[in-house]
Amino acid sequence: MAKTHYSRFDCQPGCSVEAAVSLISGKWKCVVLWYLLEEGTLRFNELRRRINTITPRMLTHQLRELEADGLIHREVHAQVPPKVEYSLTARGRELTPILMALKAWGDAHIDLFGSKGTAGKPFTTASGEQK
Amino acid sequence: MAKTHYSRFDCQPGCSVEAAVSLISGKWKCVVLWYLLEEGTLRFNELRRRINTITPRMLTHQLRELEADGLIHREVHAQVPPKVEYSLTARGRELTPILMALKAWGDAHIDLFGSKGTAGKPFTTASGEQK
DNA sequence: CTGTATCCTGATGGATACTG
DNA sequence: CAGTATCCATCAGGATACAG
Repeated sequence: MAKTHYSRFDCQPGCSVEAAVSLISGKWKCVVLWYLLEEGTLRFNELRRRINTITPRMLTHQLRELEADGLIHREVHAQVPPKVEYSLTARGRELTPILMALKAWGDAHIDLFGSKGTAGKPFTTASGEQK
Repeated sequence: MAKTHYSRFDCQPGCSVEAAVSLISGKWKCVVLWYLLEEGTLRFNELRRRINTITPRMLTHQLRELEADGLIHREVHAQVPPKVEYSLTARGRELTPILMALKAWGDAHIDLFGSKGTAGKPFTTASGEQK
């Protein structure tokens, strides 16, 4: 059951914080979570096209970890051609305040990162997302 | 100034989120931030004793990264023996809501991590911390 | 007291090509 | 369409010893 790849937490103050951080600290995880939060359900190649610089290997890998950590749901439709849909679990959706807080902080201090405007998308609180 | 070790953010949705995450995703960073948030100012060995399984090399490393990212302040007192004090910057203190949100989520879903109770310290909102 | 210097291992992330 | 298979570079993190 979802043993996290991140090996150990020493259960000091900040333990559960580190545990939570470790679940979203993969290279593409935030982006994936963000898209799923915004768009609800996406197929493998839909995600791939949206991220576009990600390799299939990495996308698979990140998706599998997110799934193992109980943050996303993977639904395979038995048909030809294959159809696999990804969506957030309830647990994953509960990350929303964290992602928002992170984005708020990141946007406020974006100067630290060498002027990379984030440009568009202020995150529309995902249309009909609050199940 | 403060070029982050994490090489690149593709500035897609989730970009600033990833940027923010990368600043706190070091192995001991959350713990360090947490202690500084709780206790205000700590010396090198005070942090070391509190974390206790951390090696001096790692502590130095994490502290330097946090400093480079503008989250903590390092104050050297020119005296013998040396005295170096670490504290949060305003920017670092602004991480509080994030850390709290992460802890809340982590505590709520702690079962995912293989039953590690977090035990004590529910984080007392740091005694006199709100400068 | 507050660190550095070396050396080392495993995990992370990526390029490229191939498959049911 | 939705992935696997290989191979490879880099880096985060740690053990141990030493230093100003």
